[in-house]
This record gives sequence, structure tokens and C-alpha cells, in this order.
Amino acid sequence: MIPREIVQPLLGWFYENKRDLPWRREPSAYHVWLSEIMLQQTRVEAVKEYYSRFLDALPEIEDLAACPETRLLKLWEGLGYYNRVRNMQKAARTVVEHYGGALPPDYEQLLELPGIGSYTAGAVASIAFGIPRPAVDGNVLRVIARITENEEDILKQSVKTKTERELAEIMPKNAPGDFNQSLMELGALVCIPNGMAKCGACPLAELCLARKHDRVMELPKKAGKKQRRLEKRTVLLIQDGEDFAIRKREKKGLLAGMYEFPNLEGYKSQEEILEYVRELSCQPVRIQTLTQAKHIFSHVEWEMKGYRVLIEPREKRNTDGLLFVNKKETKGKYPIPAAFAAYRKYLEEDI
DNA sequence: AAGTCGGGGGA
DNA sequence: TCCCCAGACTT
Repeated sequence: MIPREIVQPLLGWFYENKRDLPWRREPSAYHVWLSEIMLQQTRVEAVKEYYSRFLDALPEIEDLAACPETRLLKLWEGLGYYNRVRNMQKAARTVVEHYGGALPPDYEQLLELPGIGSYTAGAVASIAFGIPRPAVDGNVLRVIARITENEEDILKQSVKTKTERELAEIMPKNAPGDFNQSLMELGALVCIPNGMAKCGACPLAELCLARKHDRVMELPKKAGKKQRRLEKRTVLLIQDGEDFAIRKREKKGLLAGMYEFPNLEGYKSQEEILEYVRELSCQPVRIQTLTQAKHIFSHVEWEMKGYRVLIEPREKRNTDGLLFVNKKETKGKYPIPAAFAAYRKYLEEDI
């Protein structure tokens, strides 16, 4: 069980130590929602700039609902997990249609919106609306596992469910948002992963069972992660004068809807590359080897070999799924993910 | 319950 | 290198 005695020390600590974060300035439901979506599996420092830029571009939920997809993905470019922003737009359209443009102040209704799971629903409900619901993220699971000296694998759904149920029991009805944030803030600043915990600065040190038994180092437990698969790819910079070929990725799957340079699975010979370029209705003139590059995703790792292929000027410009974009005009227009950073620079710089 | 989905920063 | 991050969704 989680002791109720954690509540007041946590709140007191939070009011003294909470960070001044952009989304804490004007915590409207939209602002809290956006910050929570951006912060999913993403560090605070990485989110700050994106958050401000996003709200400058789309200050209201209606703006988000009406935004073209490419512009939306461009605003998210580099943050990763691009389904987050696609789901958020779907939800925004639902909010405009069914809720008059304002998020519903109700946990169950929030939970029904795409991209909002139990954590985000709890965070928005408690922080924006003062509704007493827990918001259990990785920080909270770690903090609670240590306080209670829980041996179970915190990645198990059952642990999360139990944590939510027990936190709901002790949730202070007058400050649910602050209480949820205090747990997360403690996890982010003091009760840090691995062997880095700063127990000397912890307001819960005296009642923490892991510390009492000197087991903070070994908790929480997490099941082993499986190995990433390696994928070799051949990336092509097909160049017609100052124009480069890009194309849009599939609507589903990895990097859905983002733009990329034409590329092939596996390492291809120069003959195979030229053949492929011809299939795209291009007439290759010269081929040049570029640098190798690697990009690591969560579950797959790309090892890429790049080639620049100069082609004859094309009559029919944008066919065969290719989009020829001018190096000067395309600046900031097409969302091209970081996986292509090593080759993207040819589009952005004079090389 | 397991797999998919990004990217970066720090040890 | 590996780990982890204010997770959600699909299978």
C-alpha cells in the first residue's frame, strides 16, 4: 500500500521546488493537453522549443483542427512518434465537432479521444480541471516502486493499474493536479533512475522502504528489452540541377506521412541503383557515392549507404511518386525526419 | 502480453 | 554502447 503520509510532504516540496515550465504559465486545457502529448516518452528540455513554436502557429484547438497535415508534421519534425500529433488533430476535430471546441472536463470522455490514454487523461483532468484522478507515468511508477519497495516489473500493466488504484485512494481532493505533478517532479529531479537518486534531498526519505533497506539502487525492476533488428538501406539523392527528388511515406507505419529521399531495402550495387532510377522515369547521368550513415529507432536500426544520382532534366516533373523540390524554395516546407539527417543536409546546404 | 512507434542526452 | 524519457495503440 502507498502510505497517505506522502501527500503533504510531496505538496510542500513541490511548491518549493517546482520548475518554471512554459506549460505551467497558462495551464488551459489545450495547453496542458499539448504539453502532455509532447512529453510522452520525451524529455522536458526537448519539448520546450517545440511547445512554444507549436502554440505560436496553432494558438487554439480550432487552429489545430484545421491545420494541413504537412504543416502539422513539420511542426513536429524531430520530436518523433508522429502518430501523437496525427491523433491529436483527430481528437481536436472531435472536440470542435462534439464539444464546441473545448476539451470535456471529464476523465472518461477525455479517455475516449485518440491519443489520450490513462496517463494523459489523468494529467489533463487533474491539472487543467482539478478532477481527482491519478496520472501514472514512468516517473510515478519508479517513485512508488521505491517508496513501497515493490519487486514487480513496473512495465507490467498490473503494476500500473494497482498504482493508479492506490493513488486514487490518497489523492487530495483540493490539489489533485499539484499532487500528480509533485510525484512526477520528484521522479524527474530527485528520485532519478538507476543509481542516481538524490535521497538526501527527498521529502519522502524517512518513509521510503527502498531507502530504509538500502535498495534504491536495485529498484524499480524492469524486464529485459529485446534486441533491435538491423536493416540495411540504400538512400538516393536524385538530383536534377538544383532540384532533389523526395517522396511521401505511407500513411501507416514507421515515420508515417513524413517525406524521405527515395531509398531501397538492402545495399544495392550501382547497377541496381541505376536500374531503379530508370524505373522512376529518370535518366541517370552520373552516380556518386556519399557517406554511410546510421540511425537508431526504438526497435529497428538503419544502416544506410547513400548515393547521389545526377539525371537528365525531366519533362514531367512530379510523377512516379517523386516530388522534385528546389533546394532554395523547399526550406522549412517538407517534414523530413532525423533518420535522413546525414543526407538532408545536401538539400539544405551547398555541398 | 507483446510489438510498434523517434529522437536525443547522459552515463 | 546502453538506458531512459510526463505513453498510446495495435495485434
